[in-house]
Amino acid sequence: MADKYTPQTIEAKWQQRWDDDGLYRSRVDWSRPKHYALTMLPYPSGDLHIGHWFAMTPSDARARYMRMKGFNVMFPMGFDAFGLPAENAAVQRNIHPKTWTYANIERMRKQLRSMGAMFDWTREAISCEPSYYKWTEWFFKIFYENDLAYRGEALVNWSPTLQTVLANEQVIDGKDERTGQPVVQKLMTQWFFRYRHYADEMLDFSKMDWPEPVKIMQENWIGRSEGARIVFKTEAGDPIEVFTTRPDTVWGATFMVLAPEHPLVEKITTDAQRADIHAYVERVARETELERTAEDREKTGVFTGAFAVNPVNDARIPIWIADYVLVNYGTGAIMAVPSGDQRDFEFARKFGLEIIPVVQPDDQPLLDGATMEAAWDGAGTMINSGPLNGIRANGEKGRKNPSVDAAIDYIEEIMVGKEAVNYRLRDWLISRQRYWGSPIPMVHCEDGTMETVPDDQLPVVLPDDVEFMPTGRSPLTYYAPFLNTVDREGRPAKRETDTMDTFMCSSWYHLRYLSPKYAAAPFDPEEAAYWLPVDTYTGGAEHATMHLLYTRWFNKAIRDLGVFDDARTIAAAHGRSADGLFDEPMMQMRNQGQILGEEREGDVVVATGRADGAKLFADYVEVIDRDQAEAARQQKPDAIVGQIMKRTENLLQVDDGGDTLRTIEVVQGATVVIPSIPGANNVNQLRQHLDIQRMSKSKGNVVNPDELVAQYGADTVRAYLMFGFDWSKGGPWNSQQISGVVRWLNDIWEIGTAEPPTGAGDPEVEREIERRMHQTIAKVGEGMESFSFNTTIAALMAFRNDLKTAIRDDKLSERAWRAALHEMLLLMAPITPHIAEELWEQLGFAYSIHEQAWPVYDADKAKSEMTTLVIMKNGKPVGHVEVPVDIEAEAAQEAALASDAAKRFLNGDKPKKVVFVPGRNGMEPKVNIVV
RNA sequence: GCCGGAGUGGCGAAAUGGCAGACGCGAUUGACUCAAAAUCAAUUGUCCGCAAGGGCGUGUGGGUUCGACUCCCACCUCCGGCACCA
Repeated sequence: MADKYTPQTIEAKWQQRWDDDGLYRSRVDWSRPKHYALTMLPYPSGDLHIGHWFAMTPSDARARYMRMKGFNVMFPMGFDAFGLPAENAAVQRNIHPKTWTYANIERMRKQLRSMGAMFDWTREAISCEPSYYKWTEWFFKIFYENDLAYRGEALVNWSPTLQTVLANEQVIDGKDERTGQPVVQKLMTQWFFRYRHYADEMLDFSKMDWPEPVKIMQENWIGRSEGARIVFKTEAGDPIEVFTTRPDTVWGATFMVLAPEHPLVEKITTDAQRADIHAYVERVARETELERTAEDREKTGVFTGAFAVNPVNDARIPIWIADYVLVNYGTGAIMAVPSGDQRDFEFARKFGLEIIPVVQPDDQPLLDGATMEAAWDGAGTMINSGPLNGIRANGEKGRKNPSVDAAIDYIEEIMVGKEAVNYRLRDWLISRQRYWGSPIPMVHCEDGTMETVPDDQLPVVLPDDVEFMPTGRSPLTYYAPFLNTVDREGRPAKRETDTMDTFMCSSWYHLRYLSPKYAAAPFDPEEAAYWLPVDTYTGGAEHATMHLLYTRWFNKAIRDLGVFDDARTIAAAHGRSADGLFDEPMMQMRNQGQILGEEREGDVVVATGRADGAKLFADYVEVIDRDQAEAARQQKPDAIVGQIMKRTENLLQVDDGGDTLRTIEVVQGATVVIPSIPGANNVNQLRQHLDIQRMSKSKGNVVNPDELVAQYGADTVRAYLMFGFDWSKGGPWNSQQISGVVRWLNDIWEIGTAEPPTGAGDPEVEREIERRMHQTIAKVGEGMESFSFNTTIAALMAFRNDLKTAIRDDKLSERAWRAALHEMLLLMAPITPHIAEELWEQLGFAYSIHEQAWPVYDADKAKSEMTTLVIMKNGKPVGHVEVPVDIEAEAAQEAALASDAAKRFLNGDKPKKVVFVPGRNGMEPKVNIVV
């Protein structure tokens, strides 16, 4: 009898062996095709969780598959190590962010190794290492020197109490989550990158194999719109520029709206309106952008008292401010056309402003501004619009619309505006008023000018010996040894204290992986010439617009600054066309879903004590069986009996079957009885109900992969994650269903370690196994190509079933048995690398299975001679007949009409129509009889 | 609110417009066992029926088609993102 399958032993053994042999060391080899597989790098938050496994192990399986397909594969890993949580740890637990981060990295490295993934650890990159952020700073510098970085103003979440800028996640309902004090929006001078500079190029996805939804979301995020900029003037002569996609409706502009933060507001406001305007501006400062732009909200706004002149008809129109106009979109001001824009319409109705219809819809009574019920933005004919009257408005965007076309020509002719393109996309705000990020290599001189830090002084290093104040304010702003420096002339100067957005670090980490120790440049051009671009990038769809757009922008910016020039030359020297090679960072992109926490029932308790109103002060709480609840209710009518839906310390929210939850406070020294937990019990052991939701430590629903690996082994955990979910979707964790995968691998182990069969074999069964083998090769290959890991494993399990039956019935010769195992282990190798390697060795095949070629699919061997012809009545299956696989239409229709099933419902009548569907791609042929 | 996605047995899920539910979990019955676990065999969408067979079934309502989980329109619910969480 063979040994039992003990993954813990064999996995440790092979991981060590692969490591010793450098099996996954990826090296430039121009004689072989390359494949750069990349999975989003983790933030070192503490422990690896099951979500990391779900993201990484299928990506690893895919990378291993590509390797067996003959590619030279690079699959690196690293850490996105700057960020807010490290600073929170510093403030809350008095641990230095660096200490906290590196301790986490150390722990996570070990956990990552237990996956048995083919990570090439010699390429590990960590974004908070000075050798890494030196180049993050260097990139900032070249952006600055080439006018891609500039200083501008942007709103921040300002806590007047803490005198600190807060992250969006630290602000809840307009208040600081820690102190509960109000937070206001405040303008601050900060650093930006010219994100819009590449807006048009980023709209071109023609070279990329990316998910359609991601492309659509990026398109919408960039939000390109064509129209015109038109300059209105106040009565005092101050110009107010607006952007509009509908310059044809300018005759219908009956008022203007400025963003409350618009610089002109203070100047034009009349004394009579000043108090109202100030109050409104202050109120808007407390609103989030999401609130401001929500279209279902009641419109608010205040009249400034000032008037503007409509440049096309000299109409005197009032200027208002309102929160639905954003200072950072367009020009921060709009011409309001209430007859054509629903938001303007609602605003006009609420404040009694004039409405002039300018587009008359077809076949409808003439619109009247006084009685219109909604704005009309569809097609029609121009009215009330001077020279545009009678022109068609066809509802299309830009110049394709005759009325827009004519309007642009007209306003350009009379010189009040110009054709223009606007983007929803805003420039990239990279400033963070924080400590734990890459410093910005700029110096503020005494005379108010700025200069860059010279290259030979990079990186500007984050000081270690700083103290953190409980306010969360960045120590860089008050730590003198960092703050005080000199400029290039040696005069006293101050360092820039903002640090960079961590998206900056993650925009180029795939380049640092190429050569993490390279000192002369951000990456070794030889490595870049060979490995770039990334061939397959995998990660969560939650990064669709932000990270993925930033990294595309970054790539284009550094390409234009010549950063890839050396790599381009080297690629060309190796006969590789460099045309467009560096235009996009990642050619193929695929998303995985999220693993959510498992649903769990809470304990059912019987609680007795002193009732006080609706609340119960319990001195006795006992956990009982779920099905005993009814009996307990009858036995103890004074008690609260029900499931614990929520527990916060000693406060329980219990569902007793009534409409609302009951609150129970378990008093100090109360008796708590939990039969399933031996010994004395306390209130903290009571389990609350858990919904299906994202895993987080505070919810207590985190699944720890370490425990699963210790119990089942890495191969089983890998295979379960790939088998149990649709990878692109994810879903709630289920701890029960893993047993199917456990059984699968136990079966494989038993088959692989059994004594070879001694029988002569049954040629028919052996042929059938060969057929199934090749069908499996096809399915596994297709699954790997399309990231459908669950169907891949389903096919392997189905083959296991066939193989098991054949072996049980003693129908296989030793030769057929070995051939089947040989191919099957190769197909399993990417998914379950350890058990495949172990059995491969035990069967006497040459080390390493991971260096073998992928099995070749043979269509002839996969083919069967006979197949089932499905007979349908009006599209519903009613019977079958056996026919040759390559049956032609005529023969199939004849066979179908002659079948018992057809005779039964036809009753000798003639069918209305007969449709033959030939069998394709392993599907049965069908004949549909229409009656 | 806006943008994107999803909704299929008791559960995880599968299905280039062509037999809905492959592959698993669970459950039920039987075998082995003193017994349990493990394992093995069989059944398992649902309703009617002893059966043969038939009706109904992919969130809801409509449509296109010989044929719709799949395509189109409207709606409902849930999930992701919304620019300082990463």
